[in-house]
Amino acid sequence: MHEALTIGQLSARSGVAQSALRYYERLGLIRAERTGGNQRRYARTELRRVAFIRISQQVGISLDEIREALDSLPASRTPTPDDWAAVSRTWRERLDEKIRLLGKLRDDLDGCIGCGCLSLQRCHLNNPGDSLSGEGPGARLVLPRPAESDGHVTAS
Amino acid sequence: MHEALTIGQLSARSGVAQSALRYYERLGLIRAERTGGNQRRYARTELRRVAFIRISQQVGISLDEIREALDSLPASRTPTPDDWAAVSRTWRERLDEKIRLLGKLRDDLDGCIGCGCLSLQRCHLNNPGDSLSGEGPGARLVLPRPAESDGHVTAS
DNA sequence: CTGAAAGTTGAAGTTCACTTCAACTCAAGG
DNA sequence: CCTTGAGTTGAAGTGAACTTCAACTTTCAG
Repeated sequence: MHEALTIGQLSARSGVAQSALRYYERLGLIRAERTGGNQRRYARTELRRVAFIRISQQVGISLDEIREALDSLPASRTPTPDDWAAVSRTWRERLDEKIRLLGKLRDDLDGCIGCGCLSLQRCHLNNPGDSLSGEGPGARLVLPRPAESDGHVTAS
Repeated sequence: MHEALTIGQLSARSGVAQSALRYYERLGLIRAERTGGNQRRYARTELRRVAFIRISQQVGISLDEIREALDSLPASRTPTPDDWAAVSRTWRERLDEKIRLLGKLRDDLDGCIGCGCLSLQRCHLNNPGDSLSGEGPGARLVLPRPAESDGHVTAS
């Protein structure tokens, strides 16, 4: 009972529902050995993966992208701290970007509250990042591109 | 043609798909007059609403919550800048909170990259906000509760 | 007046991230 | 051995936020 965790234990220790863990497995985000009776037994290192998954979701990254990132971990050996650090660093950039964006949004919103606009015609909140400089007549607003799924993370 | 916008015009000027605008209307987020032939005609002020909606989504607020906020605008008269400012101010708080949270996440992630942990046992990234101080044995991790939809905003 | 472009509707489909369910099987204490 | 709790599966359901479709109807420039 030292190395392998049951799904119940992994769920309890990770705070992630069993159904979600099975779902992650189906998506190839985590792996599990099986007992003779076909029950899942998780290596302790899977805890780390689950942690990474949830943290990444908080940053607003989709499971699909998370899977890609996890795929970049060495498959053969157990990932070292350095391996994890490498993966996390790219997340860090996204986090920075996200924070920067929210900060801008806040400042813009402040400006709009100040000027009472939100008028779309002039407020740069409606034209974020100046990315729509010349897109035909009339102002475009708010969301230039499809958007990013911001995670579904109601971490209250 | 000075006051009323067709759905095509509102869509073009707001960058929001027509189907999305109709959807917003169904949810009670925006309103439209109708022509004799039953076509929608939007008052210019609706542009402001749409802007507010998209901005709010970026902050990670659900359409349902946005609707509630919009409901707090005066129904009878056209909302003044002050009305908008009042609504925006509560958003500003959420923004601040969100930025604070992401900042913490980043710092935690930095710490974890530094120490190579993500080990769930000791890293406080796994125990965000210290909210799980005493929840049985073993560490809990990452996400205390289900999650918020941070906007699925595929505005193409 | 006419034809094309723009608009209307309800119903159904889509994606993401899960959860729920039913019907079983396994594991382990008494 | 037996019961009970934990685990298994595939299929279907959920909710948010839209999009797509088909079958029409309006609007408006020429």
